[in-house]
Amino acid sequence: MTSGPGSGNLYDVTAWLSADEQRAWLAWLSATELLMGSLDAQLQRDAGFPHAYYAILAQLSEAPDRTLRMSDLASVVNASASRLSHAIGKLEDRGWVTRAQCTGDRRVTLATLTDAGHAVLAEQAPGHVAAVRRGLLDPLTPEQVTQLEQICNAVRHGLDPSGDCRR
Amino acid sequence: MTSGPGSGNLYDVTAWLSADEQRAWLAWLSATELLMGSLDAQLQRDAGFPHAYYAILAQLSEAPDRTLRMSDLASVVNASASRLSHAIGKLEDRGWVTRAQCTGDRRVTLATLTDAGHAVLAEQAPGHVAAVRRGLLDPLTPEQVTQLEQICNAVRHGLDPSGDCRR
DNA sequence: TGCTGTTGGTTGAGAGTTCAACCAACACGT
DNA sequence: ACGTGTTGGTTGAACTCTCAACCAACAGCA
Repeated sequence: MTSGPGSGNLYDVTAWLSADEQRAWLAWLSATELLMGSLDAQLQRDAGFPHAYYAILAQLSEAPDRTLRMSDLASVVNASASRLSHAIGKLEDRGWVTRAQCTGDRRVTLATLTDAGHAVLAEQAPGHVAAVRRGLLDPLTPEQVTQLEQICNAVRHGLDPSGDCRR
Repeated sequence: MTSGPGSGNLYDVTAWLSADEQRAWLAWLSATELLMGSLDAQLQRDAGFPHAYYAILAQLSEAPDRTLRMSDLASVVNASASRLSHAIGKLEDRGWVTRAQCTGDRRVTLATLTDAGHAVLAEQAPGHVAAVRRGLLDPLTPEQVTQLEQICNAVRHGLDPSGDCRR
């Protein structure tokens, strides 16, 4: 709390964040990087694709007919239209997803999980869930799990008041 | 808790995570994606580089002589040696960082923040800190800020028991 | 000196993401 | 029918990151 803008401390933002706030922010930053890094590494190693692709497959697997409109899928996995389009292309190449035109609105593309895609997902799910448990849930007390949910929901609501990003 | 592997619910991992745990995990997932996405977007728009580069510049700015060994810098910003090497290359191209050989151990490369680099950082810091405040701290109560720090430290310790990843 | 293993760092290829530009299909007012 | 605007989605280039291979410099020891 000694310095202001221009005299150093430009990430060590003590001048603009309180000590408590700064510790929380830096802890969040490294915790998210470590956790997402470990989950991505686990999936990449065991399954050969990143976590974002797992999320796509998983959301499709739960949808009616294992099918979702591209735009709906994008909002559920919190991806841009472009990112999703590229990703679905790759998943299509591997035979895990198919694209189809919607008969009603011909602008719409429907993505459907294939049986092969579902099989891959079923194969990878246990290992992935175990990694989530080990990395996030196991180190926390039950009260902390509840606190975490509330904290994250507050953050989500602040950044996405419309609640467009379901899940 | 109705279904096991093979019968659906492969991301909606109700079979392997309790309802509380699943809600916390999904909330964490979308909160981190939204927050990091918004911070990256803010920096990309205002500064033309991603958050990872900001972290590098910021850590260098706080180091003695604005200089750090590549390996130390990598651990502080939680980056792989390769990622850091590529990133420093880009920052060097823009004239914000220079590389130098260490006289003692000639394997070691020292990265130094230039005046131009420091100026860019000083320029971008207020906007970035404001984005962190808006996205993470403002939506939380002071108690939640404390809880968040403890939660993230628990997660960090679980994934990085050695504590190599400082910050 | 010579051999071996380890550490610090770089490189290039491949994969994923972002951004901007683009196109087709709807919706609506004229 | 004709414009105009909007929505849903795709594409290609630029950029970042990851992984594996690689190299140079050190350390230890015969």
